Amino acid sequence: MDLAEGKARFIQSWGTLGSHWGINRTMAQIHALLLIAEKPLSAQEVIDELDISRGNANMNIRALIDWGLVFKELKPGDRKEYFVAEKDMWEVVKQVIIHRKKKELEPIVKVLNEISGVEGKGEEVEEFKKVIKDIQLFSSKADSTLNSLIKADQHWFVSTFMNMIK
Amino acid sequence: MDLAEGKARFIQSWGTLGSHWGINRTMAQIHALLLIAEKPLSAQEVIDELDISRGNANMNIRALIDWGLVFKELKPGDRKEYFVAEKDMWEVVKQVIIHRKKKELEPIVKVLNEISGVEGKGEEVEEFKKVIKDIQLFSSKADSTLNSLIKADQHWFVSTFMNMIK
DNA sequence: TTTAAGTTTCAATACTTTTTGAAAGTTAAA
DNA sequence: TTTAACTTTCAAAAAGTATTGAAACTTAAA
Repeated sequence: MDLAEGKARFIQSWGTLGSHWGINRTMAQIHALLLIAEKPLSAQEVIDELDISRGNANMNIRALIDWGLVFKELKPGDRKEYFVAEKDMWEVVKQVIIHRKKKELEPIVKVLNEISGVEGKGEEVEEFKKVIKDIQLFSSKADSTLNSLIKADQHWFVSTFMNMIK
Repeated sequence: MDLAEGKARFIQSWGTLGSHWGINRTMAQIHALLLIAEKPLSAQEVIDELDISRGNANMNIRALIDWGLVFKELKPGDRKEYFVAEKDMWEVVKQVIIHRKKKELEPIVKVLNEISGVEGKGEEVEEFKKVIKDIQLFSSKADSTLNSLIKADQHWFVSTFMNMIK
């Protein structure tokens, strides 16, 4: 396998991975391209490399910047914007956790709080409340755990989890 | 809020949550319905409650069984199959981790192993290999961590993570 | 056997999400 | 100012995913 093929395979796979993580294929591919680029790339270079439209490239670069996975870089004397990827995987994962927690966990916690106040009495209501309470408990634990992870640094993360492996 | 409304809201929200987790909306809604059902439900009851087609119900119930999130239950003297949900959230999360790890992490690890063998010399190749190696390292750590989590029981999980929260 | 209750499959359809491309907007230099 | 390089927006089209419903299949009891 030569370099060009390796790069193409990586971009392709990263795209597939991203689509499982709330990052659409193009967005993940742009991130992959920037990860393995030796220098900051302009929007035009991204468009040419991935063969996508200008609109698509622009939208997804903005989204990546929003997620904190890509940074804008300006070169003196050049009007173009250049882009570089966050290359520290632990930072990447943390950013993804932050976004997904907000989009996924927080809404369900909110709903659980609301419905745990359902009115009425009887076996059926009690049973329902019990199920909801269990899930609520689990969700708030998950939420705290993720908050800790987000605050933690990589060294801490690695050493804690490495201890788990016998 | 009364019981019926609470149940409807829960089913709806669980469906939305699922769709972020590789579980499609209907699949997650069936799981939610079974979670809060006081008794095992037949396919027909699922169809009626959620107002979905027989084919859709069947496909998604099979998928839930496949994922280990729902179990088949047979009543003596009754040809219908009845279904109950796994209600232990920790078990649910573990099953989801197992499936998603297989679908998401393992393919990228495989690709990384392949492309880390790219041929050629020069600055560019070395730089590429370095980036890939970093991601490889991170991925295998993530893989081990998830394996440990899958083997761990809930008590262990909760106590370990609770310690993280100051 | 035959029947009927129940389950599974799958091509067609509906729905959702992503992508395009052209037009509008912005801004630094001439 | 005006120009031109570059960025952003957004409606329409394409691509991808989920759902339906009818037909085929399975199986236990009559």
